[in-house]
Amino acid sequence: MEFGKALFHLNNNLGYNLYRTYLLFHRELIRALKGYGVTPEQWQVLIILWNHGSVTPTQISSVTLQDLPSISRMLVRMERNGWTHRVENEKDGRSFHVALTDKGREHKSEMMLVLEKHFAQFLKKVPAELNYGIKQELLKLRALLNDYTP
Amino acid sequence: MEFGKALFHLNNNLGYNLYRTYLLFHRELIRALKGYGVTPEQWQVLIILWNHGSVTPTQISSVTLQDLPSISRMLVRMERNGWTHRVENEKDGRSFHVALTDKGREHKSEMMLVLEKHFAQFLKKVPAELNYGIKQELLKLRALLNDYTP
DNA sequence: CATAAAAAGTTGTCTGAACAACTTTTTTGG
DNA sequence: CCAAAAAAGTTGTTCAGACAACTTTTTATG
Repeated sequence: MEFGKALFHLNNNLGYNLYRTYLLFHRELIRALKGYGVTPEQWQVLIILWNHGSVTPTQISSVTLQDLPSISRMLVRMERNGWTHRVENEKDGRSFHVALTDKGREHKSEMMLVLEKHFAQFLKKVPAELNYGIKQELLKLRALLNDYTP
Repeated sequence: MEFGKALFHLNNNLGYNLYRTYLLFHRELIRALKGYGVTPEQWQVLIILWNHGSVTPTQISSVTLQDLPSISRMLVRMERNGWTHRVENEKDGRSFHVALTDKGREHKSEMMLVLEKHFAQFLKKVPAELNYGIKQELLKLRALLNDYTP
């Protein structure tokens, strides 16, 4: 299987590297969370709610950078699975707050532990400076992409 | 909108940074390629075919790290849109080769130009050492993830 | 050589992403 | 105050990803 050439071109491509790394990480997260019936994207929402209390779909969207339609449908699934529920906003009939259910609150520490355990071996292999460096660089890249409208 | 706390926790998370950066990059690629009716994932397949000639679905899968079902369905769409076609493998009845059509071949240089133009402004803002460094680090991270089976 | 195992693809199902179009409610501005 | 604009969500459609289950063909192996 001689892919040297094709791989050279792709490996030299920023987008390819990002995509591939994201894909592997995402897959690992899916496996780690599977026992809970939670996806990586839903996990992000749970983290936001654990740290911040109830928020609106638009706020979730602005933190996760996912678009509102995706959030909207994800919330329906999370409600169906008993993680969150809606709280009406008396001052604005268009909007509502997303809040944790008891189930959502109760699973926090357990899920955190399981996640840490699942990735412990992996993170042990990632040198601290790589871990730190790559986060910093991704942040920079993200900032550039954020206000990029060609 | 006070998200400081939630954002702090998330920004300090490797997966979050990867995901978010990937998302923005992917979105930009979609826009850049839209005029051709090609997705970023299909674009990858085109690059492989341009550089390597015809390949099997399994080979595409191993280079892109996408799973075979995704490749399988993507190829159906690419054929439908006239980019690729199938070439029977006389030695193995299970398999086939994916080859470019005339259309697929002819659009190469034009699409390359358009892509470069679309990202020129962005890449100009990315310092060379950031571009290089992040690719190297993503490669390292990818290697670690690749042989990680907890 | 015959049967079991492996390999190559395909199909089904659920989830998520992008984008356009839409409804409802709120805000603006004359 | 009222009409126009903006904001908040939802719905429809297409594409992609994960994973399990399946078919067909090839390779191993006893």
